Amino acid sequence: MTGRTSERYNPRVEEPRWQKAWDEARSFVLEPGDTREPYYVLEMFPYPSGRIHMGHVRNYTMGDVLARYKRARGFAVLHPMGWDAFGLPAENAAMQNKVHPKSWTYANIATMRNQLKSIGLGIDWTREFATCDVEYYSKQQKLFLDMLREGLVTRRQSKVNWDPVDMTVLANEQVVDGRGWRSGAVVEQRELNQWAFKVSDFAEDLLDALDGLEQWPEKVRTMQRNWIGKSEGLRLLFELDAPHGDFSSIEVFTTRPDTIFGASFVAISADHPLAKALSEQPAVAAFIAEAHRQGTATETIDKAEKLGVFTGLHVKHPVKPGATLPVYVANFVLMDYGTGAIFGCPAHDQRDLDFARRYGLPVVPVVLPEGADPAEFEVDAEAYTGPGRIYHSEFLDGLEVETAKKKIAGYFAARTVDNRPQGKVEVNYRLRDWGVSRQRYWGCPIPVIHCESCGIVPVPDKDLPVVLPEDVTFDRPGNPLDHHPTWKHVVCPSCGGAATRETDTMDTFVDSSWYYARFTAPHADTPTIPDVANSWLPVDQYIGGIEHAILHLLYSRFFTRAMKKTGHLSLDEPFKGLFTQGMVVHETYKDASGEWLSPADVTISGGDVRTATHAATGAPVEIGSIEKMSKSKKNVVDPDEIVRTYGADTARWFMLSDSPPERDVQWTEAGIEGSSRFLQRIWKLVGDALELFDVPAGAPDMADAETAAIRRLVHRTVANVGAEIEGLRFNRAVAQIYELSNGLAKFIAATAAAPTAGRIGALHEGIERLVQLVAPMMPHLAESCWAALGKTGMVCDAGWPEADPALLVDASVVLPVQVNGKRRGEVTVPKGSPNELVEREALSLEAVARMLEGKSPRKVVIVPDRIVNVVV
RNA sequence: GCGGGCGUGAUGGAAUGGUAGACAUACGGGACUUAAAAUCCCGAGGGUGUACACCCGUGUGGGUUCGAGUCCCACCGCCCGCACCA
Repeated sequence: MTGRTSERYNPRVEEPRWQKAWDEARSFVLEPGDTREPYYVLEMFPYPSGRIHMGHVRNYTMGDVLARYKRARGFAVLHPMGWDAFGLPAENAAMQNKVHPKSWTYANIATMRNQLKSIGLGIDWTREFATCDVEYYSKQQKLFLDMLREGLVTRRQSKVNWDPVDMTVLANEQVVDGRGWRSGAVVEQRELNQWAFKVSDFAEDLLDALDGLEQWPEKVRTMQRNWIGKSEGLRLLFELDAPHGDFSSIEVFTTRPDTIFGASFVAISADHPLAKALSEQPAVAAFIAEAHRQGTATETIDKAEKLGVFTGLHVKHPVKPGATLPVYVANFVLMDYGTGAIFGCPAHDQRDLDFARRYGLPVVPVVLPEGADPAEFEVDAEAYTGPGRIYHSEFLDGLEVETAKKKIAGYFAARTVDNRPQGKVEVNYRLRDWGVSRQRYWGCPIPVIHCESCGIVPVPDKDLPVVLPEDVTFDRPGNPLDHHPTWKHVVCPSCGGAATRETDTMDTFVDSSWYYARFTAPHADTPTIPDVANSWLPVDQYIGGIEHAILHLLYSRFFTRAMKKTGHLSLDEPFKGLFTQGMVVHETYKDASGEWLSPADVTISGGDVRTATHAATGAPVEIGSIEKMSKSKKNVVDPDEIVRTYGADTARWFMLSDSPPERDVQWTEAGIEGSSRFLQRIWKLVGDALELFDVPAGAPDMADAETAAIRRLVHRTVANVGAEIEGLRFNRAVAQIYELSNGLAKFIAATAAAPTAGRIGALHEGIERLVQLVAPMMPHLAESCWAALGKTGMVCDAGWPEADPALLVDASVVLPVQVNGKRRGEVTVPKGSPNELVEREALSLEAVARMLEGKSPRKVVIVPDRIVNVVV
């Protein structure tokens, strides 16, 4: 039975109807025993902050289009959804609104789940979980204990970044320009006992494996490479000419041991143990204090001058017998990289040069650039860091830099200082171990117990989970778990004596480092079912924001390796394909007093110069810059409002149109209106076609020019849209669909004027294909159209249409004809015509003859079936 | 400073080294309408010209090529990331 579609399409009725139908048919639920080829699409799961924003809509729409497309292509598509539900905002809400973090979080999840369902995502909701579910975080505790057993977790006294506002420790990655990434407060340094994951154990592998991640953006791979920051160099001992207390030598790290003959000083960090030992000297103590003060205000780092203080100590020059080098404490030497000490070769390092100029130290060039005159070459204001040959360096003279590095490394390896080899080749990484202890309540409890007699005792597996207590209070700063009257007091599992629980919880980045694996067996009693995880992983296509390029992705890569080592899965890389989508941006508006205004309160009038007025008062409004949607600038558009007004399909379509998905998309009223019009246009096309379907369909007659043209367009579009979706080029897929709908509108007009059975047959084909192509993007509309066309079953189960290869190639081709590279005309020739024929046709063009002025061409370049260029 | 990316109509953007501006938005004109909305049709990079047509045009300047938005070099501008990493 076919329905008429003369009414306007009403998403408010149709969308809930199809969402219910998919739900009841369990269309996107993966049942056990599925034999289809697996494909895993995952979008970064949301933090349940309260409401969905447009960025979510864009992110999840992209994933959904791919998931629905792959499903139509016959894959068993895993497309799950969950909640990254631990974290500070819940505690902040608890403090501000006197609501428990748990009820706040689950209420937000309920709201946001409904919002996500309202945009029609093809999600397997049976797999949903939140990281704050006991079922989830208890498995995470199991992972932690397994990793502890494997030596992948350590506990160490370490200096940590302390956020004085959030009263918690921050990872280095969470400190942005010296401030807490969430609170914005200036970060202090504190010494605490911290649990840490030994990410650095995998530094080399995490770096090397980046080369294999071919479906990741180059940008992200580069950022991770830089973050890991590998450098190969030499640890080198400088012997003090006279011991100072316990110190008889200083160990430095250098990547340029080849420049040792140009050394003119040694510098140590203000945090170096020797610096502390020297702080009995007032000048040194003052300098260290000043360095610490500077260290916390790092915004001026590039302007910071290279400052130091002479310690009065000297070291023996390691290759110049009898010579010594002065030892400084310097503000530009970092304690947590290398050994916290360097030797300075001013001629070949800019920082050393700045320092040397300031303190009047010698500048001796020892690397001579190719072609430079050794008698003339000088270093003035700029250090020379390029390649060249070593000179002024005795036994290294004449060697290339790299060769000299090897030779000098061998030289120092063979000598001893303090009964150790003087030099040792070493690889250094910037990558630090990942400190995961957080002094917060709303996180996964770290499952260990502190016992006075037994020390650190892991919670036995049988005692898991360590459940967060619910009766906590937030009326004072610090960790509520620590304040809790009873929770932390336990019996030691080892000796049975009185002991206390660890009250730190895990960094929430731990929660999101393995959730993709949990989705493969979300209800299992173990963290994963390894066989099942291995069959689904890696995630074929992961989609999310560029802001996670380093932290989340690096930690997840570490976690898969750790989970492999602890037997929970057997692969290294979690995400085969990664796509980083752009943000949703919007104009900003300000009234005369400089207050931000919401787009909903602003009326825009068009014309050549757009102007804005306040909707209620008519007062003039200034149209400001285009910014990421944010509450503070009020330039947000509420997805609920859009779904209510236009429907989910319109919002989805707009999110996919126009802008390439990796770039920012600007939300505009005109854009959403345009999408809405297009949705109605498709509905109308289907209705117009239905008007004609009283005429029985016959086999399309390819002799009819209109029929042949539309069929070519239909099949070409089928082929192209599929390819564009595979490549996540949704904006180009959208453009293709626009072209098809324009073509079909014309064909409907032609068919209405002269309906033949053959044309009706071609129209059936064209309209059905259009609906199928639109289905991943506007799934509700497509279902309504499919039903209206009288098709049985749902379009989401109809599979993906195949393009007929015969219709993808034209019998004849139009070749542009250029003269000297400028287009002067065109010739139409049969496809695959011999060059002689093409040349004859091209030269016979009047425009070409005119340009030739009777002469014969110097050359005729013919690219078969592409172009002709006549060179005069 | 180092690394990565980008620069095309009024706007978002298309364009395996091969017809620059697909597709959309905004705009202008027309049809329908009492009117508006919706819908449909037409126009449109800049310039010269009655037309056929021609000239110019992808940030700037060079280069490679039969042919350059695309490749190479230099420069200008914007965006992003990292940033005293020895």
